[in-house]
Amino acid sequence: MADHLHFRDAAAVVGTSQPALSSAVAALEEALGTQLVERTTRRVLLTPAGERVARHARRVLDALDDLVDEAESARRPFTGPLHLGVIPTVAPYVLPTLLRLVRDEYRELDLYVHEEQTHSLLDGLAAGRLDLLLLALPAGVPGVDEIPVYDEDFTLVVPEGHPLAGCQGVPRAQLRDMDILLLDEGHCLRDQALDVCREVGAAEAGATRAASLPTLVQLVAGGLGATLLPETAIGVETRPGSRLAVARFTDPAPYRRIGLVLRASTGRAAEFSQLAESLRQSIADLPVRVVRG
Amino acid sequence: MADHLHFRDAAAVVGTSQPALSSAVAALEEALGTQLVERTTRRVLLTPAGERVARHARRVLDALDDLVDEAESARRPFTGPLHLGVIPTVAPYVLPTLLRLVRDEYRELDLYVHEEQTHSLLDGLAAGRLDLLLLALPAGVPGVDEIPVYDEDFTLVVPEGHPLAGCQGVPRAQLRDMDILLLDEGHCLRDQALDVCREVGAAEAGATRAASLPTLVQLVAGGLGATLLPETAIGVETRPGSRLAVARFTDPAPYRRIGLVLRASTGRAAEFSQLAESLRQSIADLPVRVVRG
DNA sequence: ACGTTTGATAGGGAGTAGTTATCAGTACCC
DNA sequence: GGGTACTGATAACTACTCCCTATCAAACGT
Repeated sequence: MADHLHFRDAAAVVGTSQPALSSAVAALEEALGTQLVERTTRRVLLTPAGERVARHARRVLDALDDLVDEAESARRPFTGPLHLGVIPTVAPYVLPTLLRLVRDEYRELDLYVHEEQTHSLLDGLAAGRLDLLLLALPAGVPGVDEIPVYDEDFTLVVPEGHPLAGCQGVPRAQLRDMDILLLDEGHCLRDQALDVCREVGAAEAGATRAASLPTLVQLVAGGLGATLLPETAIGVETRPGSRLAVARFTDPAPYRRIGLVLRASTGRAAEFSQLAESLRQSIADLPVRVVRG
Repeated sequence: MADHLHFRDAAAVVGTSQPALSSAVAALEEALGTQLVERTTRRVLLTPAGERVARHARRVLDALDDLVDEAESARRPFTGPLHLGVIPTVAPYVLPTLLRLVRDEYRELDLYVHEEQTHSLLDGLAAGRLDLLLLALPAGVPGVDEIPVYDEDFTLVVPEGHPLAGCQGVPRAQLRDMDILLLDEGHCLRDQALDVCREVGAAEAGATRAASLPTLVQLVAGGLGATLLPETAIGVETRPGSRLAVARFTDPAPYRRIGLVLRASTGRAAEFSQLAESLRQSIADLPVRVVRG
């Protein structure tokens, strides 16, 4: 309208009829309480107020276009921010792979990694602070969906020179005769190891608990006892010179399942499923068993 | 909605019902093709896309507020731009008064003065380039309204020492015996003076025409003839030392009517009428007869 | 297991907004 | 000067949208 200064032409451009536009402009003037256009049967002019309103209207429309563009781009999956929560006993060993994956295949994904314990992650997921979690399954809370990614065995870690060092077929019952060191309360790995111990009637060694896996292995290296580590941690934590040795359990070894957790209501389920599959393919070099479905 | 994360609360704030808001959000999502909020029967969360859309929506609303504010301020008369066209034979003598008036009483008025000849002003008015004109009435074109402001007599200007110098009752017929100098074509003052001359059968002196009033009086001072000047110009153009003298015509003297001209469709008629009245009061010190209505 | 609270859905009614047809005024052209 | 064509406004009618009340189904907390 402001461009054409002609009701019929402008109406045609907008795809409506001249009376409709006419009354629309009249309604706008009524609403604003200001005359916007000067009408003659021969000429249409914008009043100064009309000029300014038209300028502002263009700004409004621009902002609307931006909004639509934003929505348009948001419709593409694997773009925009993704807040991923990862438990501390998984993060150090899987993140390198995951970050490389995102960098190579999901360039437009803004990945924010939050390393917290399971309960905190689940709270964050429910509150909307986090979008996706990578932790040990099952999460055991309602309202979430789980996508398994891989299983990893637990491995026995002992001090260098320990009788079991390098042993490939340790029966779980052997744990009863050992001092088992565990992580602090709150780490799910602690509970998982405890489960294994309880299963065979083994007990935690005294009150010594570690705040992190590196600390834990230091305790083991110091000869205070043995511990259970997930396979993915072995390569990093028991490197040569660490004064540690590993021992495998008899098949089937105890294991934990690691997977993605998302809100059941998320609407990005398909996207996350695909992400899970990409992750499975990326961790082929880790000592884990990929799990689908 | 983005603020409350709760359909019922948000609906209450907006002043509508929960189903209405629910379907509105659904419709928006449909239109944008993107999920904006995650709904649980227990919790409402914005998706990343929803966050961004909400941010953009706020910008849209801000722009709309600006628009409304703009209209609001535009509703106040005597604010914003006013493009005033003035003829050259009026501008130098009335503008000082007018500008002082605007500066003192209409501080928020952005006055732009355009000094052009009548036909150009009328074109500009019709085209919307100008909002208001100050010129000699009648304009003689359709579609415009006229507001008379004042009448000013024509005064005879002669060289110093001329037989009529200082004479207070010169009959118009006297013009027949004089060399009358006039402005260039296009100046309405030329036509007005010509009318006076024709009335009594007087003729223009040769081909000598001036482009401006100052030039014209220089010609008179140089002894090339006499001319007719509007009263408002006398004080400025025939100051002491200008080697000019004036003579008044017998009552009733020839005169011209000066007034405002606006588009009949303008919608600012009331504003301009008030401006005219202010102008009338401001020019009390000029040698004119104020005219109302 | 039950009650409360949440968002979604169904159905009906009112108001808006669009359509076509027509009017009235103006400029242009012969 | 008169006719013509084109302008925006108006009228009457229609259709649709939007909103409301009432109700439902699911999920959390007790």
